Amino acid sequence: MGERPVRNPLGIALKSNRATMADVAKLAGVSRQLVGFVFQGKSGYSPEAAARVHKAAKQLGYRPNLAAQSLRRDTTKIIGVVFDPRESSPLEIIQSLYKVSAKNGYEVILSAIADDRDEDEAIHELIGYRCEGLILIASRLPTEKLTLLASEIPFISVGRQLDSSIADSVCSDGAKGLELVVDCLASKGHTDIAYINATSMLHSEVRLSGFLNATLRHGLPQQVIEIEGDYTEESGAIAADILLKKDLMPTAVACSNDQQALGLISALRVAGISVPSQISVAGYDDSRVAGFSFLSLTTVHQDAEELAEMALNRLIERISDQSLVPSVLLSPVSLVMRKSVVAKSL
Amino acid sequence: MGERPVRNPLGIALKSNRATMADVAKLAGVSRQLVGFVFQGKSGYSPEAAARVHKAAKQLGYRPNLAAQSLRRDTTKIIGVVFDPRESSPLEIIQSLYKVSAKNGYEVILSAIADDRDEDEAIHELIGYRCEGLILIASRLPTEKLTLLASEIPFISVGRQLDSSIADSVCSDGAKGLELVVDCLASKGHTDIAYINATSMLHSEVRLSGFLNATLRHGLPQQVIEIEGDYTEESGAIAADILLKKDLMPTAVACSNDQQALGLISALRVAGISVPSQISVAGYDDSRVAGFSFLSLTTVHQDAEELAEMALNRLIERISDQSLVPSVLLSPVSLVMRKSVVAKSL
DNA sequence: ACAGAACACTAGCACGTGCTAGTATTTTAG
DNA sequence: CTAAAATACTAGCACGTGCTAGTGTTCTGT
Repeated sequence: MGERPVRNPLGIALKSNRATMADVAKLAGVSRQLVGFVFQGKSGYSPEAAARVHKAAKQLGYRPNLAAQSLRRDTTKIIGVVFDPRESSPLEIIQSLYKVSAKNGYEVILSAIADDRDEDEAIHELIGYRCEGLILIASRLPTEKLTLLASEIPFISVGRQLDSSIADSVCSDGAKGLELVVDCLASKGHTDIAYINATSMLHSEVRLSGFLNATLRHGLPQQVIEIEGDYTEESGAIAADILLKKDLMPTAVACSNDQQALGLISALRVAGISVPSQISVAGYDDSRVAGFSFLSLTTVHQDAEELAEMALNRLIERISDQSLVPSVLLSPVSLVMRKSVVAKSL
Repeated sequence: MGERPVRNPLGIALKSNRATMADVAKLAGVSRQLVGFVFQGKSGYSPEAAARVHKAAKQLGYRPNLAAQSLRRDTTKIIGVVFDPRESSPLEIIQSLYKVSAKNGYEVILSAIADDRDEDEAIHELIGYRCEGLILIASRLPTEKLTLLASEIPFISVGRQLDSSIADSVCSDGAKGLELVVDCLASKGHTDIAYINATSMLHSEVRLSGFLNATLRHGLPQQVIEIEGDYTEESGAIAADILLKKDLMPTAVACSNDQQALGLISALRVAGISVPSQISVAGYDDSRVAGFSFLSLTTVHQDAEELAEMALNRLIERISDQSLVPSVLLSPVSLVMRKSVVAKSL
């Protein structure tokens, strides 16, 4: 049952004998086309026929062949997502992307970057599946390659802000986020506030500008700790070392992201500095770590679902009208107050 | 150029005008079949023809349509991978899976679990792509569903040990790992060792048995802290609370995994307990966090690449011979000594 | 010089599905 | 009561590729 003729000269049945529409149709006693209509939710068949089709499909364990669908359809309805599993922030966005895509009738195919698999390769795989558009999460591709890619396929950069001469990008409003942080710290009486700037990160400039704006507005000194590293726990630990060597430590520190804050706080605690009683620390991202009871990090919240929604909606717009002028979209941010920031002790 | 007739009655060109083999063939002045041979690396053409094909393909930006390939091939050469981006351990395995798959001529398709997308759905998508086999990372499916799935498609469970009446599984040798940890702690003079057992995790029993074996062997008291939670930082923090309430704290603690150890250590430090000078802590997984300078966690190392290789090799075996008797594979483990474990202070 | 093999290529069907265009049968409208 | 319209289906091509079976042309060995 369910067997199909095998053309293989060796007589070995290579093809999996998974049921096709034709098998379902045969069992249900209808034409293959009707099975297709039923599965596409179109009209043009009786409830009885539909019931028989569903029953037969269930009995045979039928699943539509997505490759065949994508091949035949005028539009594949597939969005490709490139991400780096070594980074934690993309993961929350992926969650939301599935949700938002389903709502818009799109399928998602993920393509990860790995040690011996660069972004180019990940992208080419997705193009191989004839994705209608790509979402590049925290892309590190040089701008020239992005420009080239934009001429080949619609895409949007998430988390990395691009010059609008290149392509669409969405990220959280980093400048605004850091202004919120500084406002909060200032309102708690802090006047000696340091910002940890990891220069090798792509949106470091935007966040730095927010810090500088806010401190200027409050008439505070602008103390920036430059780190060559990236947004990892380790760079936070390095920043802690620098702080510890100072004669006078700031009373509050704004970090570039939550992971950095975790590293900073942990390293300070190892050195015997208590957070928050001796020094207040704020993060950025409101990632999973921020909620940990032992951190309870005051941080800038970016709604992953809203970010995903903005990205996908814009991408869908672009797919239907490739002549759109690229733009930078900023998703709104808010401050989540937790326990890592307290009023300055006198 | 590159345009193809559009059958759409509205006259809207829905199909992307991405080049096909036929386009390449036309430009190169050869037949479509020859283009196929060239791309499949088969013999049967002259170097000159191949050069023209490659040139034309590059000029047109040709990429093979993976959907068409998968549809037409007798064997799709696709392995499906189900993972939960909310967990950190799968991510290192995914990295390795790409590498190992490529070596064996398989394509990988990822399918993530999300809030409103359960494991069933993730699996069905992969079946839709006609994967030849599945790799379920840290699956939480009930055993009945797994048994049913095994009759439908070859798969292997990674990180969750299954009864060999169900299906293949690979995980690190958890019992051995904890024996290594206890041996190490005992050799440093620790006699009062606690194990944090997160009961809701799937392989907790195996690791616990290793702890019990080793402590028995060393003639040590068997102090197990039962936590209802999972292997997260938060459950480590909960364990820390329990420890802190004790009259006499153990001098060493073995955790179920690194994340838990991070939570435990952080919570202890907040409470003013110094790690490792007052209490030694060991983890499990040798994940990214273990190497952080402020943790420097002694932990059990599982080679993600070896795990991936074992899983894929076994899966490929099963694909070619579905009658294999399921087995449990244990990947070797080793202890990575860092600074979170020190000799017991007198 | 001639058969056979090796080479360089082309023809045409098939994979499983979506789409448009049909064909009966039943229902509705005037 | 007849024509038109709606319903419930079926027929057949097409998507881009892989595979087997060809067809000519050039090389080999005797």
